[in-house]
Amino acid sequence: MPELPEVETVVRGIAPLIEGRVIAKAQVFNSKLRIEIPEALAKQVKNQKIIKVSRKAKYILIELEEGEFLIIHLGMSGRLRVYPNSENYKRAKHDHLVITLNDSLMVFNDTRRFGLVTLLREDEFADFKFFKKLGLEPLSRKFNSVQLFKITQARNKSIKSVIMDSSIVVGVGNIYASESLFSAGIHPERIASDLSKKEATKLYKAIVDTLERAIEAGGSTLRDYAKPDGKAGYFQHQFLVYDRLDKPCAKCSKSISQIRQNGRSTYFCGHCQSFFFKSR
DNA sequence: CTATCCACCTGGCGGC
DNA sequence: TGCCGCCAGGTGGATA
Repeated sequence: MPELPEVETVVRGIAPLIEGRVIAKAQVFNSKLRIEIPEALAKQVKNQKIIKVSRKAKYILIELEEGEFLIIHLGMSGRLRVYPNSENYKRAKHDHLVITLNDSLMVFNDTRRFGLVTLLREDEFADFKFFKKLGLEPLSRKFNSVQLFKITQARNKSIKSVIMDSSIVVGVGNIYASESLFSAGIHPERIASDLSKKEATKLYKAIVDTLERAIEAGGSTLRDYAKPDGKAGYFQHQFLVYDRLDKPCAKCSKSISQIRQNGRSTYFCGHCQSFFFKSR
């Protein structure tokens, strides 16, 4: 999916276009996503003004005037696109939800249907299964080098799986995990509890820096993902290791390696990311 | 607690 | 051209 930078890009992209607008109509064309879109959703959002768009982990929250939140998760292949002029929209394959805002339109398209759309009141957040185990927001104050060191100290599993664990820290997916570990010079298979304080600090900085640079670039566009205006993000051009098997490392020009961890591809430089402890 | 595998689903790509 | 297996920004759940 869209990881944190892509979701943040979507939020920033749609906010100025839909905040303050009124939902004239909502149409559900296929409710069978990761969880079923509630049958009553279309009727419930109708005629409500959109107050604010925000992000929680990889979830997009669209606050409505009557206190409900339209919750959208993009899964692996979800897109949220706004057409400022609804005349320019023609329904396409996998357009599951279309929200009409008078003259403009917002469309949720999701090829693989791993995404999710639902409607919650704020008092229902705590009971919502997918919100229950969310860890720290990586771009918040609560996530810092002291915390990350505390976390790594307590985990006897690979550092990559730790930073990708959404119950620990949210938003770091498969791309940004590889990229952050490369930037920090840490081998993805290192056991988290073996990291030194210095390494944890370096990793903390690398994660924040990587996510922030990716947001600045409008996220990464590989296949399905696109910004709400339909244009591609640019961060994929700045990948240092992800999807760069056998290509030269930007630092040492040796070949980038690919391994599989927990069923996911991991890319790294075997030279720059030493498996062994280094205090530097 | 951890690793592993599975499920959900569609489609693009490379190989034969 | 066609079919087959593998792969893909996620993530909860079952199992050992």
